[in-house]
Amino acid sequence: MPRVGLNPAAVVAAGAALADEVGFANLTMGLLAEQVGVRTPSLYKHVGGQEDLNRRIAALALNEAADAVGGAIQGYAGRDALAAAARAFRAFVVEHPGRYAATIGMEPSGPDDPLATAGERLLGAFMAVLRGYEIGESDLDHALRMLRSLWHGFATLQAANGFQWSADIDESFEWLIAFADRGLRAL
Amino acid sequence: MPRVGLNPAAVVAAGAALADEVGFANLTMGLLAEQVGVRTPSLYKHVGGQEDLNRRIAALALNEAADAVGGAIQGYAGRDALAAAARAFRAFVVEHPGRYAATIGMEPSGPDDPLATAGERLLGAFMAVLRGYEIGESDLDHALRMLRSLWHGFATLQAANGFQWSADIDESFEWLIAFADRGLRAL
DNA sequence: AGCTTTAGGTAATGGTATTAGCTTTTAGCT
DNA sequence: AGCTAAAAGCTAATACCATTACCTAAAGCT
Repeated sequence: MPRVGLNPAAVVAAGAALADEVGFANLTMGLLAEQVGVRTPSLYKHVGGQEDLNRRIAALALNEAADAVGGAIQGYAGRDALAAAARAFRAFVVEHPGRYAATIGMEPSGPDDPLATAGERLLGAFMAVLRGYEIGESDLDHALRMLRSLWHGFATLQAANGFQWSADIDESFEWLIAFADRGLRAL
Repeated sequence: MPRVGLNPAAVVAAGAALADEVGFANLTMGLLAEQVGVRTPSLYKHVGGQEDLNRRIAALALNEAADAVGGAIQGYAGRDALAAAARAFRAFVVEHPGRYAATIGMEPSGPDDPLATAGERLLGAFMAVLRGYEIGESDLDHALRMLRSLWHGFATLQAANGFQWSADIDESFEWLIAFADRGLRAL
């Protein structure tokens, strides 16, 4: 039995990649084991089980999304930053639907859960966008939730093929960016 | 063995209620069978299986949501209609988190899938709201997608407890309604 | 070299969905 | 009313999945 040389990070990365490929709902321990060249029970040497694997994939996805959004807005402010953040976020969800699906409905178990940290990083990136607008303190939290709802809603609907008459999705997204920008500037 | 007198609609309704109670992820054929007072395999006389059950629950949820939103906007127009629709939609999701969760990521198999019809009904209710604003033809589809993304995103994030610092969610929602209203009027 | 740790394997358990085939109730027809 | 056939329910069996217990051998350390 030659050793494969796995570690938790490699297992989680392979799980995320597999989720993107076959869909998060179809990600199974057996399939992942086969993918990394090992028998199913051996995975338990690296992750606690399916639930733990899912949480780690979700945390990975949120961190990657935060990196993508945070990187995209570097050097931009105002509407440019908003557009860059929105596009980066949507691109991430479209390119990695499986791992992003892992984040839906996953709530952090505690304040030092890596999942919570990753989520806060993503929120921080969106918050940085809002700093480019002149928004009163009392509106900041609401505006942040608005952005999050809007991008999350659009991305998940698109990922689920929710827009049936599917023409012009890109155009709709750019329209959304302009709409949010006008609204934020009007505050 | 006294007959229970089940039928597909009753099974689906019980499944939706059970999903609301225990969470969609925990909805199992065995649990549903126990709930309706029958052994598990008997359910297959009424629904095709778990996948079919899930789709029917999703279609039921979308139809109910469409009824709720459509009913709420009767007699209102403009901002009042927008607020009524948004509140009705969110109330439905909050009161029926399990069955609404069934709709997430569920894509219609074809144009005459009952799921597609139900989705179109819900879209129609939102479209009725938009008719209360003076929106150019070219903006209508984009605006519809914006509303859908916004409410869907907010509802799913709240249902998933996605807003961790969870104070003032109601206030944020009212803020969102005002934000959308201002933006739509500015078109 | 010898020892300890650990990644990997096999075997077994429990839970789940699903199918096959049987039995009995019920509805429909005469 | 009585007969018949469809349908609703059941038990038994199968397959798959996650998980645990326990064993084996590879790798690292002294």
